[in-house]
Amino acid sequence: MLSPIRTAKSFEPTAHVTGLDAVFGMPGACPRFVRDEEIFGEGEAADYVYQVVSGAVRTYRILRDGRRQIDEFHFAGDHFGLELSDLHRVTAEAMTDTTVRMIRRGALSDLAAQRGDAARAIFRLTAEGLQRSQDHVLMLGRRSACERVAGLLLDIAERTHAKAELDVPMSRQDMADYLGLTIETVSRTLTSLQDEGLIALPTVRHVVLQDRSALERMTA
Amino acid sequence: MLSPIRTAKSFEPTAHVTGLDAVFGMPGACPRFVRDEEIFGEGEAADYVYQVVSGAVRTYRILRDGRRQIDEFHFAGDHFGLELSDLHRVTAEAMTDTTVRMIRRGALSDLAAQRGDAARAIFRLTAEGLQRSQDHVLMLGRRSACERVAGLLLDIAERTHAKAELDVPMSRQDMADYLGLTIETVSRTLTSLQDEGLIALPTVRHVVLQDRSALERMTA
DNA sequence: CGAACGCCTTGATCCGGATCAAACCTAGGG
DNA sequence: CCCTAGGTTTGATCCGGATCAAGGCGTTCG
Repeated sequence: MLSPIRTAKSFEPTAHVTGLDAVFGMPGACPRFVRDEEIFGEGEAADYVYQVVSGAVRTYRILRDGRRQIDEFHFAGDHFGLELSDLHRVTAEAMTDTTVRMIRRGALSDLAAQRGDAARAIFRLTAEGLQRSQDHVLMLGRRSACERVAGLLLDIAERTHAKAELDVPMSRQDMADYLGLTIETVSRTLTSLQDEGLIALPTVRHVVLQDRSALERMTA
Repeated sequence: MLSPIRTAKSFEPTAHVTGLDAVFGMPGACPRFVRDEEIFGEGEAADYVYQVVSGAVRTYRILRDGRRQIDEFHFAGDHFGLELSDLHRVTAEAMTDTTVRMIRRGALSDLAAQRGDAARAIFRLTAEGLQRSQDHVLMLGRRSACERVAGLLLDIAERTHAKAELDVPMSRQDMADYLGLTIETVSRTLTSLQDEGLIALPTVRHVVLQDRSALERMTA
């Protein structure tokens, strides 16, 4: 179930510029979610499309037996929740305290019908998601644990515009469920990257990229 | 490099109906490719979008060290080669003798600009690809070898409209590179499914689904 | 018809990552 | 400030699938 919209706060200007900014920029609800709060659930009506204003979001699916696969992490400026069908195929949760913008799906398709640039923007959004998903497939299908962890760190750095020091908004379990690994393997891999001097781990949720080119080399 | 267009044969009416049929149905080149022939290569200009008329196509990427990940299999009616950027991100090859229809990317975007239904059809195509890719992620991230193979067989059956007996157009290596496994594991898994009576393997490229519901149960 | 190549299956062994099990932080709450 | 609980790290062991290595087909071509 969709969590109730709590407050219509002004949003921080952290989001990327996209072709949909005209829409998402319109006055409207800017709900906030606390850490681990559900934004929407798998199987619910997909009435809205979302954009992260601040914070970070995970979208995931769960198998019958409880195995979880995180589909994607979404950072400030990223869109999520756009579906082909009327139902959400994944669950979305805030990873940290998060603010999002929402637009009615109907409004979006009206806009797409009226304006070619909006239609193109929607295509771009979807195609970007597809590219990311294809990269994810390559990662899960043909990369070792170490390559996956390195790839994730670089990806987070890029998408949060971090330089060397980065804030990791997700738990080890989140990383594991994104990378198709276990928490133990993620943890061990991080410490071994630290032992090799490629990264430093000042705290659990902070990583310093000490040898970025070595990490990039692993990303093959 | 794009293989030369060989013959403009009439196409077989095997393709699905989609919103782009008006476009793809227009008179135009219908090139044929023999088994294992390249249709386009990674990094080439993405000037065309394709639709499989008959046969089957694989799209894949290769890592520096030669590891290959098959991104997707495409069957009659399926579209492929639509890119966000100007360059193909994957290589496409015919898995069997294959006929495809082609449309210029420019023509497609012109059409999308003029007609809302065409824009919607392009969105649908991309979003379907995204859904398939997300399912692929779930498969690679959180499923066992046995579940992956069962899932692939059911997927092929569905997409080729096969009932119980199906034609597998791909080699064991193709299956392995799609499923993130090795040929040995694929082979062993198929024989163990056969030993359990879930499938029969009259020949290497033919599979009979003998207990479809049991296979579906594995797909969790 | 027979040879030979390419794919597939099967067997033996190995290893990366999973699982099981403690200990160890560290942020919150009293 | 200490206590507690969850998340994290680390250790020991296990196992599913990879790797290494032969054999079996079909299939094509001489």
